[in-house]
Amino acid sequence: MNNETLKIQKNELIEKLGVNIEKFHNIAPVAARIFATLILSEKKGITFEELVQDLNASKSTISTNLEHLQSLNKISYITHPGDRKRYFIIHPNLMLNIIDEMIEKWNKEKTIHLDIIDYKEKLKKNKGKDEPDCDIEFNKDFLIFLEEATTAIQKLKLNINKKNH
Amino acid sequence: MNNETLKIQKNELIEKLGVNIEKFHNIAPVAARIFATLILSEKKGITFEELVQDLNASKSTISTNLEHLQSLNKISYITHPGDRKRYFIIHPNLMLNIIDEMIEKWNKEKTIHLDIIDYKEKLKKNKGKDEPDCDIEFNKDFLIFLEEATTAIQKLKLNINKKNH
DNA sequence: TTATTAGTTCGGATAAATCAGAACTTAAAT
DNA sequence: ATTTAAGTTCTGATTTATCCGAACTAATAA
Repeated sequence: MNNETLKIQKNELIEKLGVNIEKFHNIAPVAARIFATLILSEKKGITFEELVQDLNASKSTISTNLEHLQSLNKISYITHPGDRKRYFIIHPNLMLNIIDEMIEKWNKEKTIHLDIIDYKEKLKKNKGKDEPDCDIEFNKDFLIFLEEATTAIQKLKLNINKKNH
Repeated sequence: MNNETLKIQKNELIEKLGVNIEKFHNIAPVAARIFATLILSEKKGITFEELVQDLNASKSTISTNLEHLQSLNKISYITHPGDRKRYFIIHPNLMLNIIDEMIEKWNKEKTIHLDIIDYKEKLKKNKGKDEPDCDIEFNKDFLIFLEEATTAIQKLKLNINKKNH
């Protein structure tokens, strides 16, 4: 197991991880490669310049995508006194952030389904019984699903918080 | 509360739901509108022709997107004897399918993180202790997160299955 | 004060996704 | 046998996403 073999294995992993991250986090290819590089990093933080060279991308692309990843709370950076460079790392709270994202997504979905149920109930009152059935049960079930999914993931969040403190 | 008001409210809801679904399920605008229309539907199934008219889209677009939504197990259709039309409905197992999708996604992510841990451990053995630290803990934590998230959602799936049988 | 480092911002080129139109198919009705 | 109904498939136009290059900025170093 020499260094060459390891380097090849690393590049294969970055590619594999990158493809997966594109879909998982729904981000652009270069953003996914940056994220994968940080996850696979052996060091505490990767610099802007290293990313430009490793990923064979332009400075502007790296800059834009680093900005994007930071705005999504996927990554952050640290600095060292007397060193102007930024050392990019995956966000220390990445797992919690992913969970929060999921909860937020589900909450939005919940409010919309409440609106739908409201609409369908109005419709039911307005129309006679001979009207084609308006399947309100699906929405109620979906709402319960979303609530249970949220509860389950909230529990997970609590456990993670417990471990960290 | 007359029919006009309800029609306006319905169109607003389809728009609101549609925007949300685009992001939630990561599908194209027209696909999301079809999905929203089926969810809001008062009837047991919407026909191809109704979708073409309601959504002001071409037959080819509706055809392609119906095909796509079916391949994703988001929708399905029913037929009535002596009636050539297909009546499209949201997939009866939509909730379970969404859960399965999440589990599959997380499982893929898990195998990759196992590969990463494997790679990092090889790296550790290969290099001396003076090398910059290789943060293997993150990957292990992430793996635990994914396993716990899967377990939580699996439990949810079991509950839904119980209710249905 | 000028050069260098470490980026950012803007405009546009290229690639990918989305949708429409027209021609086609297949089954049923006349 | 021909027409109609209910779609499908293929090609191409339009829109949107992604990325690059060049010019710029702000801080430090020489």
